Amino acid sequence: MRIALDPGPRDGPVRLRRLAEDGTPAGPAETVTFAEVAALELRHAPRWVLARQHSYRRMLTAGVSVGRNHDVELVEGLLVAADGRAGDPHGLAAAGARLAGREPEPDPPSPAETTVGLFDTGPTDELAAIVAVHAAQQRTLAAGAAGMRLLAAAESAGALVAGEMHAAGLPWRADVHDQLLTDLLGPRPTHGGRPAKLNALLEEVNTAFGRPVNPDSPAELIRAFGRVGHELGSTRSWELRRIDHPAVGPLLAYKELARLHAAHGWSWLRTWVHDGRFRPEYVVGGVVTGRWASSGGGALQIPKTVRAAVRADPGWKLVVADAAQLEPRVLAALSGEHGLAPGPDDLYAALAAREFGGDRGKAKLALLSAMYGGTSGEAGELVARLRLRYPAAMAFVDGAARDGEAGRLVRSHLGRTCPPAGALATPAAARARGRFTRNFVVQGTAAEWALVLLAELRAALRTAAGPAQLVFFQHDEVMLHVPADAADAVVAAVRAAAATAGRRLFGDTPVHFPLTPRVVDGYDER
DNA sequence: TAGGTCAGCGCC
DNA sequence: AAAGGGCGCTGACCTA
Repeated sequence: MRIALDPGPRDGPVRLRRLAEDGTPAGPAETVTFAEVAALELRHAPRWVLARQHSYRRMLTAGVSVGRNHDVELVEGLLVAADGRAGDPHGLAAAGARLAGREPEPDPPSPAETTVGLFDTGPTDELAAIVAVHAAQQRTLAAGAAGMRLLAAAESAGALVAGEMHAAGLPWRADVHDQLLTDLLGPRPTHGGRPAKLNALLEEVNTAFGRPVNPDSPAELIRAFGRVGHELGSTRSWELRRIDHPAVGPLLAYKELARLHAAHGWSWLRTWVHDGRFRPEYVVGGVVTGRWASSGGGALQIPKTVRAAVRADPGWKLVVADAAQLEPRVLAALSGEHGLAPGPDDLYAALAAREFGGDRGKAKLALLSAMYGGTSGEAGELVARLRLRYPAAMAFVDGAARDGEAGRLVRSHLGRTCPPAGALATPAAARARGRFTRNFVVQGTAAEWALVLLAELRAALRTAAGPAQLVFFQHDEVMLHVPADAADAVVAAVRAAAATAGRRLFGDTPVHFPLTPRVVDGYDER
């Protein structure tokens, strides 16, 4: 059973309509309470057809969680892209307009970033639009490949996970974070000034140059180094490191700490951590490859230095699990080059032992360059050796690159489709698109694996009915916050979900997708 | 003052 | 040593 649901504006009516599996209405539109929605979930466990990610946020706020959904706007994005029109509007209004033969208008800003008042006056018959667009999507999905149906379901489930992770929040100890900042930067400056440690390093830089220099200004730094006989192309740290000058040491230390202070310092802490939780906004499918994006607080770029602040509540544990070398394993499965990923052990080390004289660094560089399109220096030579030894794997990514250079579309394993080519006026532009499509097929499929993993894991956790919560997801890594006595069961669930995800995508492939869960108190612990 | 782009760097 | 894919965020710098 499916039920289309419009949770409505805040304090407004909740409307729903029962649907057949193909999306045709199976009853009249009804106005209900959230309590009635919860009762329907309990009795029928239907697939709820919702307009967008934010609809579920409203339901969670009202205390309703559900098992399954179909996210109309996310699915529309997949279908529009599959048509070679990625980037076209795919909001509910635009989808409805296309269905009615009208020219779609640009999508409105996401509800999360819109003031409440603006949306309270929203569309008059949102529910009718949900029903109509969903029915059209079901027709398209039914006529297409099974992969897209799985992708639509997994992408939709992602919206549920994202909403629940936002609601749960990542456990974040402000006191630990503050202590860590104090240790590295000195005491918190009182009126927005520069921390003591940064002032001291700045002083050292100025002394080394014999004059005041603003280390935050690349142009000024390049001039300062020029005056002392070092011509720089940029002030990137790897370039600075090659220079022999007394300013370099304190400057590099300054840059590192200044970044910590600016991006994840006390200001970040005050803005993003409340009541012991960091609640980022996850944007499902926010990246063209299908990876998630995030907005607010930089959730997907939490530096290793502050991860100690992520700590389980007393009596609870963190279960942190990341997929080992996910992308090369995905390439092995995609291309049928199973010898590239013969077992669950360290793939780079195994490859190094077979091909690169035990040099793991070389093996890793070779594989990453193969997937990213790297050609320069040593990388080119290493990739050439891979091409001889693993022709099917290399032919797969080379084919994707050729398609991209020629302006064609490429698709992930389940069918996520890359954006159409813009003007490929120059050979350089064509090569750039080739590097993009070369990576798209691998990164996009890896994102699908992770999405299916999340969906499977979430389903397992709901069945177990414990209080364990998914609290973080970062491309190929998941974190759960669990009661200590449930940790072992959750570890088993994570392992099972990883195995299931591999089978759902690739059937009985011999390629392993090992996920190595660790039970810890702090995110910084190995 | 408000908005854009760029350089640089954090993450995968 | 340092170049190949995808992001978000910050301060500097420039323009309106």
